[in-house]
Amino acid sequence: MLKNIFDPTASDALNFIEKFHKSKPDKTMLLLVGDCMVDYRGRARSLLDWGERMVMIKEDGTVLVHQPVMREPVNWQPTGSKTEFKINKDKQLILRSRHTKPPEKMKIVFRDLKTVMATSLRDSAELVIAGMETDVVNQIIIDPSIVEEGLRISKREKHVKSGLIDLYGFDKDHVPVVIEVKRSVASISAVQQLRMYVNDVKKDVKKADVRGILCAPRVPDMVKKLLLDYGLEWQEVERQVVLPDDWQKTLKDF
Amino acid sequence: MLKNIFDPTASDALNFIEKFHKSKPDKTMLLLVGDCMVDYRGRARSLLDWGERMVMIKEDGTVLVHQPVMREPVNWQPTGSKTEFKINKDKQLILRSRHTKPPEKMKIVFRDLKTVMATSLRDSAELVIAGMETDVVNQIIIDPSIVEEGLRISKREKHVKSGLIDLYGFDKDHVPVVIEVKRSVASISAVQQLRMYVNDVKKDVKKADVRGILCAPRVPDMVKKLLLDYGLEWQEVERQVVLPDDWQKTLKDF
DNA sequence: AGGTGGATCTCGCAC
DNA sequence: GTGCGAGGTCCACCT
Repeated sequence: MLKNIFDPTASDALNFIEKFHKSKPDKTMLLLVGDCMVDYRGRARSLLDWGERMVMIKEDGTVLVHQPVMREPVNWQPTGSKTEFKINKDKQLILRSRHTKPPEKMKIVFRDLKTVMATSLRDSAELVIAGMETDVVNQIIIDPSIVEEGLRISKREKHVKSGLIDLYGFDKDHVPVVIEVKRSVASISAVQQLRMYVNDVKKDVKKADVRGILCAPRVPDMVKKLLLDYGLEWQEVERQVVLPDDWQKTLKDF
Repeated sequence: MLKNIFDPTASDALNFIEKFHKSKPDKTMLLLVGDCMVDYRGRARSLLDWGERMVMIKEDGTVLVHQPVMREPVNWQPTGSKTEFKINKDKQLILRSRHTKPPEKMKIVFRDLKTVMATSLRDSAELVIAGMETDVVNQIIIDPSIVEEGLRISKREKHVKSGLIDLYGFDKDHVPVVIEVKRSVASISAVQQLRMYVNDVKKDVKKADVRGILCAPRVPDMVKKLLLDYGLEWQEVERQVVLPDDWQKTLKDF
């Protein structure tokens, strides 16, 4: 199902919406293209002056206001919002969307509409994605030499006072090694984390000689400096993505 | 300008796109609604099986694939991507989008199209927003007494070894004060951050007496306990939103 | 239900 | 250009 109306008056648009959207808003995506103004109050407050945008109302109550550029909607309402339409005294179409917890409301005034479209979309597919931190951890377990020659991993997710150590083991000289794995860019907080884990282990094993290695696809210079300050180490690791076998056929003709 | 075509064949759609979009993709937003499959390779990899979605191509090259629910696009291409259309041997419309730095490509195969729409949007307005962390920081600079009577702020964004201190100053007894501001709920990591900053300052000024105050709209009990453990303090601060005067008129009839 | 952390985060700003 | 932090982050997972 797909219906639409072009250059409607406010009342034409309202009729259209009541006919094709209001009875089953949870089964119909509504699209409005036109010149509008957006007013939002909730976790923050914002005002967006007149301009032509695309407004999308999804089946779960999500409202998105898209400008002609940028990936992010300039305004939006979260999943579960309730949206109503009215006509104001200036005969303009008004969209009001309300959300509870957190309380948020958005008002859109349209002073011109290019089109309104209603459609029902059937989509049960879920996104399959690959390339997570656990993969890197597994990779290191399978082949510890990608971190360091002679490294032996003895424990995964070792509990210590300050938290959970990703990988724990010993280097070629039997010195304990704490490894913290980050999926993307290593941050300063990762250093603090690693530092605490190393201190915890030092207390546990009653040895001053415990190494800490931060493994991430990228370690910024500032973080490297901080690691050096604390006598810690790092190893930049490639994030290699493994896909299920049955993807190969589909992907190869990409 | 707004053009569209309903239930087009792949070649109809391609003709339409070449006529209304290809000549000036940077001035035309293109919308495709139909049954498609999405294949993405770049920073990650993903495959999205057949389903009905709305595909939006913005004037800056952004591509968004929206399912019937959720705020986030299930797939997308960043600003600056180049998109091309073709027809494959099975007479299906193919969308290919490429991006460089980071290298990312997305392929969409349509096996059915409900509609294709092309429109040019004129929008020069920018969002005016209020209620950010910087506002709280400014608020404290303007009136430090909202944190504590007699407090004097001397520096904003003071660099120390572990990072960037939001606010630095001295209390009525000339004791150095480190202030970390959070715009919403204070977390454990905020405590660690503050703790590091206070330690850094202690070393810098060679004094053991340095105070640390965590300022946030809400400080959970667990975080308070942790702060007490470390001899740190907190101050719950109201996030007050200040709007430009000329907003008042617009907002009051919201 | 609330907290915690990751993200193809996105986006802006300072260096 | 790159790094860094904020976001009405969003969203899934966990307690």
